Amino acid sequence: MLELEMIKPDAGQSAREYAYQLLRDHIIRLKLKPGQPLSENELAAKLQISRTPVREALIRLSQEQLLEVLPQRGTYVSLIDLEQVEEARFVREQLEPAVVRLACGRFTADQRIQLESNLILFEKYVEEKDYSKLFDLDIRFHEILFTGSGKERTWAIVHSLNAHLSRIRMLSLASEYNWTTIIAQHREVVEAIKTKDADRGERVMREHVSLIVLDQEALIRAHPDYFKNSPQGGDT
Amino acid sequence: MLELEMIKPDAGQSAREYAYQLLRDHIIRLKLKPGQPLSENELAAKLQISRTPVREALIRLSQEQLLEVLPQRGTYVSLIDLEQVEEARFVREQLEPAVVRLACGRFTADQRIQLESNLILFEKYVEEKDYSKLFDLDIRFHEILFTGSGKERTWAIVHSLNAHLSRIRMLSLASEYNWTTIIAQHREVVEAIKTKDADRGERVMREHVSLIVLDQEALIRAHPDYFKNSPQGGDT
DNA sequence: CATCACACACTTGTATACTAGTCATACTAA
DNA sequence: TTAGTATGACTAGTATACAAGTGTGTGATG
Repeated sequence: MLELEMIKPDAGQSAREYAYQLLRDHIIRLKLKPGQPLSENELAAKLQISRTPVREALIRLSQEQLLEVLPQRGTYVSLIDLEQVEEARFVREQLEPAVVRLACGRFTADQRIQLESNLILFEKYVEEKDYSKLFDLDIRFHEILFTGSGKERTWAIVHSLNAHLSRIRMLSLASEYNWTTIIAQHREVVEAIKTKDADRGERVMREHVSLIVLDQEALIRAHPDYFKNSPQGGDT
Repeated sequence: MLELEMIKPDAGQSAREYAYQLLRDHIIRLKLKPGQPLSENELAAKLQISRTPVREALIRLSQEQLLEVLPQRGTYVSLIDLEQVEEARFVREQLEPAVVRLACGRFTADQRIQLESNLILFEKYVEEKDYSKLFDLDIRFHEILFTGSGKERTWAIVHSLNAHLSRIRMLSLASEYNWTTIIAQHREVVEAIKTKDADRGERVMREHVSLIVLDQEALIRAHPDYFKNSPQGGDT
């Protein structure tokens, strides 16, 4: 019943971390469906580790709102919560332009090169239509901006919030995504950083983040049982 | 050796939640010193619960960067990390003004009353010099702004970040705090919300957040062993 | 046929036993 | 004396056993 794409744990990685990474990835990529029940015992058996590390991974995921743990009843993959999605967008809308502003002031040549090589890869995978890689590169672009500006912990927050956005993005057909617009905006951000034009960088990033939200109505219609508070998709 | 102010667990509260709340409170209030080693066994004995819930609480606290867990070596209360403090301030600087802007647009009469009664209590405790209550009320004021604007999850982020700021505030003598300025700013924020003057609200809140940072140099000199990367305070 | 009660098969929460790694200390040997 | 090594007392990580609560299905009973 429960199907997991098994991946060998990295060497030196704890069982807890292994379970966490694997489950998070499955949830974000919708290999585990919103609302789907999970069992600590079943997971432990599938991953061939004991309940303890599985359980610790589940607790962490529930803190990140990717799971809902109901004591003595069960654990479920969280339904997609549009409130949560909106708040993630809101937070990014505030943080990302501010970070770009910082980056305009302090990015070194090395750091700019990191961004530019990201752009080059981006163009390559757009041609190859490798949407999975594009998702990763998109995330990586923003990560470079944060870490390069000395805001590693802030990035951790944004990264965690992204989990909820990711599921929506995953739902929409990847091809719907206007990668051309995204890459153009990324390029303009890099341009702004190069010329140390903080105002421009901030403005472009603000526009960029606003693109996160796509046609949610259509997605809900297509997958009503994946969403919280939607007519068909009960609260499980 | 290890001293904890025991508090009875709330009814219906899980052992894990009990341990988490108690330890978090102790860390924030500096009853557990930065750098101090903790032992899962010892904590379990003191709290009269088993290692499992203690351990799960410790994991959560380490995710919030309040603890550092070194496998097979030990668990330590995190040293105060000024980078972390600065990032907390940075994030609040972006989020809080934006939330006030929202509040100016959508706060109801009821919600304004909540803010005003907060102000009244504030004035009362300023007179009584009850600094502990003032800390709580200050936090509560900001919480009202976030939750009233429908940003509960964003508040959860800010609240978590506050843990690091709190330790610094706790270090400084409470009386040093310029509560008069704080209350004046709070009052002006409420005024802005009343008159729906979003620009003013945003501006005041920005000034307000910038006050978070106080004279860190003096604090480091007084407690070098509490800080990360300070000459005396080793990385333990 | 409907309804209530109870047993049972689950669930997660907690306790405990065991594993494996770290570090300091004391002892041995050069 | 000193360097090297074994030993033992810690640590956190993992496995497993048990407790306590939930929901469902079944069967007796009206």
